[in-house]
Amino acid sequence: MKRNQQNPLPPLDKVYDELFAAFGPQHWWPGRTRFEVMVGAILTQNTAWTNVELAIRRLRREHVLQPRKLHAVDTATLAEWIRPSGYFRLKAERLKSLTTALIRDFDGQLSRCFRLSDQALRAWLLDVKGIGPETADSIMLYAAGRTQFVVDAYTRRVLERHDWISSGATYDEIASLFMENLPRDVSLFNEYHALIVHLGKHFCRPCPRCESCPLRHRLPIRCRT
DNA sequence: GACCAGGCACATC
DNA sequence: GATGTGCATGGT
Repeated sequence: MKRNQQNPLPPLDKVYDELFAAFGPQHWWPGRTRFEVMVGAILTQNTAWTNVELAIRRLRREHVLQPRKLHAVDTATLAEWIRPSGYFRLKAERLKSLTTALIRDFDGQLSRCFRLSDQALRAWLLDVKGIGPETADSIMLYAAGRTQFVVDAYTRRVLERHDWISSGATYDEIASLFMENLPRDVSLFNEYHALIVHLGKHFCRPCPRCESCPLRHRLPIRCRT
């Protein structure tokens, strides 16, 4: 892989240790069911999780957090129920395209869907309209328990600020960076992604707190301000 | 009132 | 292949 970055990539397991020591466990996505995690993965697209929680709470209250039950809800009604999560019309369509595919290919049974191999499951997810690489990988990792590293905007930002990747690095290149340099461990991937998000959210943004990034003694995160 | 958030599909060049 | 745009709410 072409990396072209300015700084050498540090041992990623050590970076994890530092982040875990600094922030502790993040308790990401314990999600009550696998389907709930899948729904959350779509609802959180470019959206703060606090907003997603409001929508999920409503779907729980309506008792529709099962593929067939969700599919039976009229799209306009569904959109109203998930309104707090933003892009609600778009996301209602995306949830419907997921349930449509689940019913078409697996009789609406997640147990059958998750019987697919890693490669086949990822391809199947990516084939659903409204599910892109990050959403697919979030579902792979957090719902299906596969060792698929999730790359998001924070991951890219943190790596770019440290000059560990070039600005043109693709999603799959970044994912491979982690997957080829870490033991294949679901709970490690799970926690690692959450820790990177925490780091990116609180320390790797244009604000004075950048100075206190826990990785600063290794390589400073460049602040835009 | 501006800015941001756990992206994606589609149009255009 | 790269870049731009629409989608929308709630918190800071």
